[in-house]
Amino acid sequence: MPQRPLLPSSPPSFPPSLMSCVSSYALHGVNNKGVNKTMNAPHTHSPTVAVAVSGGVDSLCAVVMLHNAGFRVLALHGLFLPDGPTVAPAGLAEACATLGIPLHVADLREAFQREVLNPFAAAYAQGRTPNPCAYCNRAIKFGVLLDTALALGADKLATGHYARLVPGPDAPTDAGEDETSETYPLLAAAADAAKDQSYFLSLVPRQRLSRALFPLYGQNKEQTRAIVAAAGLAVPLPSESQDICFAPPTAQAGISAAEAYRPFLERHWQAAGTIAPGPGPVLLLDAAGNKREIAQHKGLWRYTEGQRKGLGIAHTEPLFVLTKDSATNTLVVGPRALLGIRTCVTGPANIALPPHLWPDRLLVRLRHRQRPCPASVQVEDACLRIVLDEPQFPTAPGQVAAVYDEEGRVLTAGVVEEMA
RNA sequence: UGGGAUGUAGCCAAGUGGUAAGGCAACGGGUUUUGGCUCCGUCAUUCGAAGGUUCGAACCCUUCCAUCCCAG
Repeated sequence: MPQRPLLPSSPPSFPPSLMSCVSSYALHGVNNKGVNKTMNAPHTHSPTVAVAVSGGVDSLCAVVMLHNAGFRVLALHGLFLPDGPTVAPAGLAEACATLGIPLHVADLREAFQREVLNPFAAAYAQGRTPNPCAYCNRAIKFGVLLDTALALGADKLATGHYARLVPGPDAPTDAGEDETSETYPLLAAAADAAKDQSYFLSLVPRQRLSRALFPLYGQNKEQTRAIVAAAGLAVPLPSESQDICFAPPTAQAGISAAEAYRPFLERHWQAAGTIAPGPGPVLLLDAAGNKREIAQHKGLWRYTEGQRKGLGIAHTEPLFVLTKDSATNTLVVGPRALLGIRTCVTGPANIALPPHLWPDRLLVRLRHRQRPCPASVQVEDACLRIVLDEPQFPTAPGQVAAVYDEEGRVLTAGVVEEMA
């Protein structure tokens, strides 16, 4: 399959120039007269940037960079987890105090429950495989958290995401002079392809991104750590927790990190009175198209398309989940050769750029860290119909399909409904 | 009840006298702001059982046990 790097492979030299940060589109608009007028910002020369801070090194780096660049910065920590702490991490307040910037704490637990946790559990109960990070970015970080930032008087909300904002081809060429038109940026992949998080941000509407700032867009993790260290700050939450944030692995019970979401779901369903889907047959599909029952599954929600580990079926070769049939409560498994998908259809898409402005050659990402693969995409009733040039490892209903151009810009994205 | 065949790890399976391959599964770890994929590591002092031959046996001999097939 054609291999074309989405982005330059070599990261920018260290240390990243703050000038480039300021002059890039990532910060473009902060000094835009029109935007400030819209926002009624009192000091047009000193825009205020709120930074969403978790306590991790990335968001802290964003604070440092913007602070060093001379912006008025306020730190904003959102409380998300229903059973989590009700105050910001201790070290975070300390770090903000060191820099002399205010720290606000927003209690967003109710919204997080409503917009992320409940849909997450509901999707699994339906046999889907949701992407909570994508929903969180759309509804929480660039939803209610952004609203909170604006209400606090900020012009922008910066986060520690590794993603880029670039002017879209449909943007007015001289937005600064045109006070009536808003300049909506396009989301694009970060410079460091290994850390790029544009996939998780691809459902955020473009209007919302016009208030976003991603200072880390051009650097890698090493540089991020170095910047924070150079500022003399200790990272409040040093561990790089990469799993589902609301379903941490339980130290006891031998639950591995990867399986932590299952106990979470069981607790959630029990509390909600939902009956978890039960056991059923596992059918083995062979190359000849024959099916035969070879095992029992423990509930379809425990499996996802393309899954290998955890099937517990000893066979002459590795078996993967091919399809899940909720109607018959059947799991179909088979050898790797039978896995590929060629098409998928999404629900209503977040269309960043009108389809008539799309280039001929499109690339699609069906999962985080996948090299975008060539495909053709059609918009039908605001939904995406994606036909891949080459068969790809399957995604799953509930996952995000993001469409890029060759420059790494996100043109549109949607949640997968069907695939074949 | 005769005749034939087969018994190697949880499953499949190589190995016919020289000191137990490999695959699957499982478990542990790496990677990762989702699930999944992927990568690395661990996993039979022992070859259905008991005797015998041999310097040496999963391999040869004897008996027993178990399973499968064909007859009846």
